[in-house]
Amino acid sequence: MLTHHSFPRAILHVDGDCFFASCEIAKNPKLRGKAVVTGKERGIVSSMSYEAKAKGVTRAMKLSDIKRLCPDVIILPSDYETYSLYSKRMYEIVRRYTPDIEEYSIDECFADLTGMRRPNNMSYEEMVKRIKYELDTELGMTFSIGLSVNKVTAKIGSKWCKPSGLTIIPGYDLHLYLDKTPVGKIWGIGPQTSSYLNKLGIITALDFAHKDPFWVKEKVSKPFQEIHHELNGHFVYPLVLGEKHDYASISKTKTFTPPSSDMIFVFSQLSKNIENACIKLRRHGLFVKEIAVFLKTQEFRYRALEFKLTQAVSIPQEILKIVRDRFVSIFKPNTLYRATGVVLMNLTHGNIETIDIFGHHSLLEKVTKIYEAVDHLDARYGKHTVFLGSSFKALNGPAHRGKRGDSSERNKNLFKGETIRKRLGIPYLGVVR
DNA sequence: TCTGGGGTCCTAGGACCC
DNA sequence: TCTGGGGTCCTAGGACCC
Repeated sequence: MLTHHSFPRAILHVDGDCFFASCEIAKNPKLRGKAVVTGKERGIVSSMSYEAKAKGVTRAMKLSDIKRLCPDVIILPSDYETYSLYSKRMYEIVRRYTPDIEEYSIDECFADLTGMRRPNNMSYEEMVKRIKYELDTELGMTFSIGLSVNKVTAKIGSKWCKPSGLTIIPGYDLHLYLDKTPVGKIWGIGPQTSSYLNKLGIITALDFAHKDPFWVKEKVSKPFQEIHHELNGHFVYPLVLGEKHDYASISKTKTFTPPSSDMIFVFSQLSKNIENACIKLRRHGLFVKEIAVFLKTQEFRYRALEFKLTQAVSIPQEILKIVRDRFVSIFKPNTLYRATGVVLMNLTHGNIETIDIFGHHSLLEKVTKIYEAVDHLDARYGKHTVFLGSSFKALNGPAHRGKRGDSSERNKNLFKGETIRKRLGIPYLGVVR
């Protein structure tokens, strides 16, 4: 009897080294060799060049501290347009060697090279060396690459040697790498599971791989059983090919300092988050039917509010109407809040239905049309050129003080805000400015 | 270890039905 | 009405990733 023998796959993982900072350097070669950090707009480091790392900059660091630590660090705002451009170029280079690409994230991708030796007329090793060479030279930054038999082990490969590494892990050599990898470093195993496994005496990835499948099934849930299988060289996780699929949800959260117990201010924060979420929604041509909002207290307690809409919308007013009515039910007086957030779920491409029983719909349609103009204005003159009266305090409120910027511009906003407050009152809704 | 923001997937438990 | 068993659907929350 013949037993089916599945041949090993050749799975590639590509990882851009400190991608955002590298993109900035590729875009502006004068920055090469300098300590570069991105994330200026958020006040925290989102990416840093190896030169910055060498000077002691770490992820948790505040930008203000960095300035003090090493004044010659160049701090830049994130420029996602540029990063996604480089990201696309990365995918395209890999695509020269195989059509099977998973665009995993802005700075990473997987590729299935299985069966491509003949079409490309070269060995796997030659393929990945060429891919790396083309990525490095054409994009002007370095990439770390792993080639192995599945996604989990390819990830171990790309992490193995950084920056600018190229690690090939054949199935028969897997144990050599797993032995030197702590369980917590495996893709998909986080702090919870890793400390749980540690308590069971499992320290390295190899310890885990060597466990009996029945034991694994008894002790951990499905995702970890799958990881266990991959660590043993099996192919479990398929690559998700093709264009990036649509969002299942869109969320916006914002923490403000200092925390506040001012109801109007907290509501305005929420209002702004809802506005921002809707901007993203419209940018992707989506409509929302289900909404969850929450307030985070200082003790990280949540107070959530969830509801469904009778029809899918893309404008914040429809959401805010409901949130405003129920806000008092989740807002506790004399409580300090540190953040608000909104999650838009149940997203569709569907257009607004044309049924209009109470005349409400035609109004909704009109406001939706107005928002086409609002989006145009924002695109031309910058985000929040037009915003809701209810968001006013969030854009100009106490949390904003001390921020640099043209004071005349602030005064302009303030003046208009005062007018709005008189005219509409906060948290009334309206398109303003 | 935590910060901070934006996502996805899985599981356990409850409600309900047969 | 009780007993027992089973299936489905929904939801809240956990865990993880970048």
